[in-house]
Amino acid sequence: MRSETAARVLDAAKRLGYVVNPIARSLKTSRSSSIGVVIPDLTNALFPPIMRGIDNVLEPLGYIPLLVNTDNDKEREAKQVAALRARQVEGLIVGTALLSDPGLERLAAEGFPVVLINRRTESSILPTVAGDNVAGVNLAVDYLVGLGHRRIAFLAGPQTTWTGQVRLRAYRNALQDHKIAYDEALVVFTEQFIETEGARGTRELLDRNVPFTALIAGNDLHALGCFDVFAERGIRCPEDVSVTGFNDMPFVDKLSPALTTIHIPQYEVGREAARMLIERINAKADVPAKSVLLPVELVIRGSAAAPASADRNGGAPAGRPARRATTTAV
Amino acid sequence: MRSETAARVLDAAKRLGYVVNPIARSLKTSRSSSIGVVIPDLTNALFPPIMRGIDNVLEPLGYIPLLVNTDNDKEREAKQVAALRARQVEGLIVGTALLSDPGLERLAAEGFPVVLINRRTESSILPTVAGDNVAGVNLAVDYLVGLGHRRIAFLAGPQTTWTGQVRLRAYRNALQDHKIAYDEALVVFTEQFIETEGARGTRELLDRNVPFTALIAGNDLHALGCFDVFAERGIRCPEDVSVTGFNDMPFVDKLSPALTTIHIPQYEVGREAARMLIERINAKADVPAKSVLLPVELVIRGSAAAPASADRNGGAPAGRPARRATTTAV
DNA sequence: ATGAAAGCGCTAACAC
DNA sequence: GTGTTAGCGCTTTCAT
Repeated sequence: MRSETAARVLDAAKRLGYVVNPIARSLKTSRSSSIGVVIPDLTNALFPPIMRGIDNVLEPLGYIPLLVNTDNDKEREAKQVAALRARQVEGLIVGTALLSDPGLERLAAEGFPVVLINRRTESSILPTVAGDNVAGVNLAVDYLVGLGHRRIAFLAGPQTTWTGQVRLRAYRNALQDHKIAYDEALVVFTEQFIETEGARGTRELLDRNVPFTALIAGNDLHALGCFDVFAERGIRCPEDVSVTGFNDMPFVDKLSPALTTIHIPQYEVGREAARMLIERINAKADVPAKSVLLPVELVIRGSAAAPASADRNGGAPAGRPARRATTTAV
Repeated sequence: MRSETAARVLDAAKRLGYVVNPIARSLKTSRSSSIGVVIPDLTNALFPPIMRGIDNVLEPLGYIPLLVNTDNDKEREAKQVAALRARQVEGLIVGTALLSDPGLERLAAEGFPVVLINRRTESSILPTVAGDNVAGVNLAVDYLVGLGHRRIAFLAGPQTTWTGQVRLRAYRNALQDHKIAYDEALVVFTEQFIETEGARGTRELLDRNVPFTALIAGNDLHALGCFDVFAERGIRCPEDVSVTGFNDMPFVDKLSPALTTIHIPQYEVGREAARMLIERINAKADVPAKSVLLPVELVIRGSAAAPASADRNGGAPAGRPARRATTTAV
């Protein structure tokens, strides 16, 4: 065909509003240009930025994410994954919290592209992207110890989640680095990463009547629960006890005191997960299941200060503009 | 075919792991079992609950929502809508803020199912679901007046948005109902529904040096901006000025003072929009474009109290558990 | 280089 | 009722 004719055809096509039918294309190519995103609950403030990160890399490539919520229900998850596969998604990004997941592992073993966010499973068939939890806990412990704290309590997240487990282990190790003995009277376990569990845990800790001057909350929601209980019992933060969180959710800078916490780059987590998935989708041969840890930051705000009894004072007074300390992850 | 044979076939199918290919089905039926959801930004706390509401009604029907973010960019929106249509979505739920949208109106006029959330366009071709903004403003004004306020300022949202316009009009009317003269020195316009614009507006208002004892913020984010400026200038809330918000975003109950605001049932907005869309998709003939307003609630927390000068005192002291006042919408 | 045609997996229409 | 077939719109292979 002469190029001039070609131009005229293209022109006519545009004028008549022709658009390719991706359905027909999919049928022929058995590619769908869509990927499945499986999360517990979009309403959890962690996930919107992750979703946007995913979308940000997928969109320019012509992929569209299909989002499903599982509400942490194992059965629902299986059903949703099946529905996604039926729609011929080319890969899956999974952000649910289960520690092991035979269904997903089987999928991955069959060569179906899957990447996990914010967790790792026991077997390492599945590639992962997450914030560097160990570095985050270290940042928090170092900071607190630097402020003069020695009795640092820990609100452990659910041990059925990878995040819960890894943060607890990091806490033990970090104490050890500072030659502080691990005292199990200072750690309390929670069932879920939610505010009420943070409150329950804090009450339990307080009721043990063992002294402590600082508290590392399992995440920001737990910290919210701490604040509730402190208000209940007339405990002042940071004067009586310092608190740090995890995640740096929106608006935790608006609390009183503003929450000192570990910032996790959720948007980047989403981007990286999407990139990784695309790489796997495009790969001819099997790609080894690498796992990437993104650097986290300590965001210093008002909820931690030197303990009343401390000699040296390095505390950040409430209301001071946030400073940031960074670690670069492995 | 004998039913026994049929059973054997079904059995074999299951054993072989047969699943229908929805792509092929779509190609044949030109139905996709998917609908498009167009929002400015998932990261805006308004939208996750709306999304879940949509998902909640769509999922049992076998529909899947395809979500796109426009970042309020007109061009991007057009592109995204085109992409969605190319994917053969059977309908569109649109939550962007533009006051008129010829593209969408054309679509709707052609009989393509579209429903708008949280806004209405000038022409009424498009069906809508939103919270009852007028009732919400009335609730706020009535409450403030009941507390003894007469000089009630208003942070008007962008007048390029339906929400911004309708709330301003409602404010004027509500004042009139209370025989309070409308004073344009007490209203300031903002460019966007974001915190910094709330701050800018509040500064502008304060700099006018006209006295006021209460301030109705355009939405919760604006209220956050107010609080920032109050902190800057040593103004106490609610002692010096009362503030109310709009939306009842997550965590505004954690602010100091906890924000008194109008609760909008976003989850229900999503559900209702999805129901409406499905109804239109299934309709043989044209369905008239009704618009439904969902009831809102005044959530009384700590950011509004009686003015210092007031005779009667009906103020809610900070920290008191929230009470709710409801209106049923039209 | 250009064009023709087969076929992806399904559904609906039709003939039996 | 039961079975057969055309064709949805695209891509890709194959013949020209």
